[in-house]
Amino acid sequence: MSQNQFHDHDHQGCIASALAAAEARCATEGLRLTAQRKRVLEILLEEHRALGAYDILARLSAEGQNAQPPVAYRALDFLVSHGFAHRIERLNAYIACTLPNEGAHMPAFMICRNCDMVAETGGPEAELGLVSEAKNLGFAVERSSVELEGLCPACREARP
Amino acid sequence: MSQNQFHDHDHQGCIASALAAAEARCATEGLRLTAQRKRVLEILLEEHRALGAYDILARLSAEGQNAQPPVAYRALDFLVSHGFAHRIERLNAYIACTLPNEGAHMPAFMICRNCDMVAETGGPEAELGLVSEAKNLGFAVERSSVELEGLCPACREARP
DNA sequence: AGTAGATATGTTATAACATATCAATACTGA
DNA sequence: TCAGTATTGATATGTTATAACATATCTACT
Repeated sequence: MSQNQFHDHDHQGCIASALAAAEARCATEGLRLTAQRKRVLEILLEEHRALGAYDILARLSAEGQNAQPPVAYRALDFLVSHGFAHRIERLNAYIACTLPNEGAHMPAFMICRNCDMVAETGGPEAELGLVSEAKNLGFAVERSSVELEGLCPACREARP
Repeated sequence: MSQNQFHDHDHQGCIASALAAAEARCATEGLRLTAQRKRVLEILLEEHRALGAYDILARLSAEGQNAQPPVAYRALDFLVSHGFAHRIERLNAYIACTLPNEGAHMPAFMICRNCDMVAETGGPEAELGLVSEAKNLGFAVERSSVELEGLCPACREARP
């Protein structure tokens, strides 16, 4: 996976390869993908929707773990800070990165307001334009959040 | 005002003209810029930083009004939905629009992580690229949120 | 193996942000 | 003026996030 998440794809393979990529990168970079962190990443990978921290807590609790909020937030902090997941600001929620091999990048998200699906793009030239514009104003960009809200292809067809 | 908020400018005039623009547009469009809404807009205009809803409530309370959360959120909803203010998703906070004459637009924000200043740009060609890219994927963009976090010119100089 | 230091987890409490609901009042147009 | 709509007042509650502190686990070094 890596192209258009709006279309059908091999989701099991998508999960497996993302997990493998995370494990590989943690190994080479000396990061600790502990059981909790891995489990939270797996939960995120199960969907191409963003999950709230309390959604994740609910799943952990359903699995018998008496998980309190910091458990989810710590795992999410780890995943986000190392680029394995992203925070969707508009939804106060989190989603697995679909481009984990690229390390740090400037993602852009398309969020369907009807079905809550979230698709990630590499966020290419367009954002470079933004960054260079900021640079001209003397502003040093460190992180970016680009989120587009609208209707995904499937929902557009469903309600024309 | 309308260009570079990182630089000094006539802030009183900036407030006055933004207020006048809002009143004018409400008049022509039949919107009701009530006392509460106007007061909240004034509070937002006093700074080029984003204020949380509870910051606004605190100011209203300091003025003797027994303001409860819905008071702020209702006024903010009005201001945001008509383009007089924007929500900064990254901060869960709100800021007056500096380009109120343009009606609906696709703003981009630069947020200084050190001093919390927020500067708005028209969000130009760069974003058109993103939108057309989304369109190619069959995604219909309705709203956008583009936020860049980093260091503003003043803070860059202060800590080199 | 034994221990110190760093990293991660468990747990409780609370801060910060946001909305639902319903009653009361004010504005607008026929 | 009256009916209908929009706004405000007020209370309660829902949702997201972090502070604070104790404990456990891992890692590297002796």
